[in-house]
Amino acid sequence: MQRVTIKDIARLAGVSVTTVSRALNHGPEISPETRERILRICREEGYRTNLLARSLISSRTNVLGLILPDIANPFHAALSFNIETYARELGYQVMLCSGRPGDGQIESLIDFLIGQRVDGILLSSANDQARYLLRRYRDVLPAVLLGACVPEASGIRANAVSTDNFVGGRIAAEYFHRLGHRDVVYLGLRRGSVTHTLRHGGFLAAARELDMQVTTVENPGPASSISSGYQMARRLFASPLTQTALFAASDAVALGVIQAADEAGIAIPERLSILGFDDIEYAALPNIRLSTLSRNTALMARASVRLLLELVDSDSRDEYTSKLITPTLVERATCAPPYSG
Amino acid sequence: MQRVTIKDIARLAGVSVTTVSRALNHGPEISPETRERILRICREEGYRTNLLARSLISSRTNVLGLILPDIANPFHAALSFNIETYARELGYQVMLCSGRPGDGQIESLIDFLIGQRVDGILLSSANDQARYLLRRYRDVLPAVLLGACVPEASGIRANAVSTDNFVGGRIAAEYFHRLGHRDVVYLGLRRGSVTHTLRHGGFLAAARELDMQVTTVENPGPASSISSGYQMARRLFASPLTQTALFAASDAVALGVIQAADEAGIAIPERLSILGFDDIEYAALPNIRLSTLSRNTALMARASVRLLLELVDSDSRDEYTSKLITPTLVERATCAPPYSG
DNA sequence: CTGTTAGCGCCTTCAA
DNA sequence: TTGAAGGCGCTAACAG
Repeated sequence: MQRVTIKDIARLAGVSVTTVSRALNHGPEISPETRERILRICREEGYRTNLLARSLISSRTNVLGLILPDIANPFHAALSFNIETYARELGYQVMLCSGRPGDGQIESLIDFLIGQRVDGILLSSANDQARYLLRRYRDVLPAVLLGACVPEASGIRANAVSTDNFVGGRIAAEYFHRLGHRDVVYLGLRRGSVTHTLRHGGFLAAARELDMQVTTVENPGPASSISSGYQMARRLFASPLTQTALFAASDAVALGVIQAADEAGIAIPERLSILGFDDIEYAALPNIRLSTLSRNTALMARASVRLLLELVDSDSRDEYTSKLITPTLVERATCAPPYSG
Repeated sequence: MQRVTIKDIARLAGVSVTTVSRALNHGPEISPETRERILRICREEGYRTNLLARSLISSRTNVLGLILPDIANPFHAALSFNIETYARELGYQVMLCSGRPGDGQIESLIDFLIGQRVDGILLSSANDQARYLLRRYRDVLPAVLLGACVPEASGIRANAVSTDNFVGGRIAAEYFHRLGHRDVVYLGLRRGSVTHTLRHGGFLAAARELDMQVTTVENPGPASSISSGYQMARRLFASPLTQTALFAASDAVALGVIQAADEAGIAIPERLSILGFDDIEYAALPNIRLSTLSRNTALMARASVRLLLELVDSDSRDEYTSKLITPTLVERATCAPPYSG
């Protein structure tokens, strides 16, 4: 494959490599004519700066690493789209890696990204390992946690941008209570996930205060997907249902629940209210109209990229910033007062 | 930030950099003891090979570029997930870039990726520019077109893996005909898109052969999204509807159409049959049950990565491979014989 | 305004 | 089995 280097250009233009470099980069310390001539030759020869070599010197790649558990999840897809768009506006490119906690997948991805000398990392796949990961990589490169808020109580400090999952859980419980529900279920708790633990915790806390009874269905699998929601709901619906409302760990899970309810002949929202979390695009579809808690991916994307770049530039490891974004309730058609007949 | 180099390790271990390099890479030309000692020190010091420097020498990065128009589109999300997974199995990392044709966005992304010295490119954002792009980058780096099949008739040769959109269009028309529809619409044609042109072309060709009447609604926007589908359908439904079936350019568009139909009080499939294209996950939802043409993203991902890596390794630019994957009809609930009452 | 020199971190001959 | 020297492509002093 063609490999025109700065040296070739220099030879062709009858100048030194330094001059070519200057024509390509810094400003005025070069005569306009030679500059133009050199640039013309570059164009003709199809020269393209080897960014690897440049980064080797500058020790900056202008690349950000983004680690997500599952790009096929619409929430993550939207998030990554916004992150990439915003990063590019700021002159950064994003290297996207999918990986879930467990098996050291995350570690090896981080190691790879460090090897690639990315300027920083956005990490969305965090779970309980987070504390371990954070300590391990703390001095190696800037990182901001995405979505998974690290509880202050845990004594861990981290840079993070996240939905306030705990408050989100509270909001859900309060909403159910306001509608009149007293016996409810939280479906899709994944033990390893900080996000889920908080969401569940907030739900539980508010429910307790409001004297509601909560049944928790755990998700043994690694992902919150439609099919996992479907599986869990099927099992739940196998025995007689005493609860009147269900809070799903995510919209994807909620969609699976809807499917299972449909098959089991459980009317929504008459017999069972369903509330999701995320507000993915499909939640708004006319035949779905899923009530849910929305988090603003655009906002999260901007906040996290900005925070990360501040870290990259400042190089200070002594402050930690944690931005919490409160989710907002989106009322659509899947929640209603309990059926009393 | 910490920057342990091979030189530091060498000093610490009391050996030369060459020895460290050997301990890290090639096989047996080093005594097991020194090797172990060196590796231990590397671990202790948190050494991580600078992949940039290595690539500078090897002129191989083991990174593939992937250019997609819109990762928020579920089809692309699924595709990119599969591509990334498969590439990683083969020891490659994927650098994902979103960009649409127009404004030279694609060119600048390709230029960037060349600058990063990716080993090859998967390009899904192709349109009519394809022929221009292909010629321009032909000798610079291996590329395979994804999804957008370049018509043989055009005289362009390219490596490509794509859904057979023309046949897909035919299948749609034939299916409509079999159900009894004679007056149908194709909604969402984007002129600049090879994919859409072919899909539309196949639909039109078969319809003509079968004596069906086709109304084409063009999409003036840059993307096939739910909202664009909604917009187009709204306009279409504003005047009295004579057609009995509608083929949407993609599932996302179809979902928008469903929304508009819902609002306009048009019953599906009784009054209007709707057929999509892609078979995204959400098409299967119980409340959607969209009939559609499915393309296997896993299959496409594997085929395209494999093809690209063959090109990378062989370095031969004289053969072109074009793999066409026939879509399959998935009958769900949005298509039926025309209402005759 | 332009060229020379040195070196970023690593790998690869070639000697020892 | 190990080390020294050179260079991948580029940039950043420092001279001229």
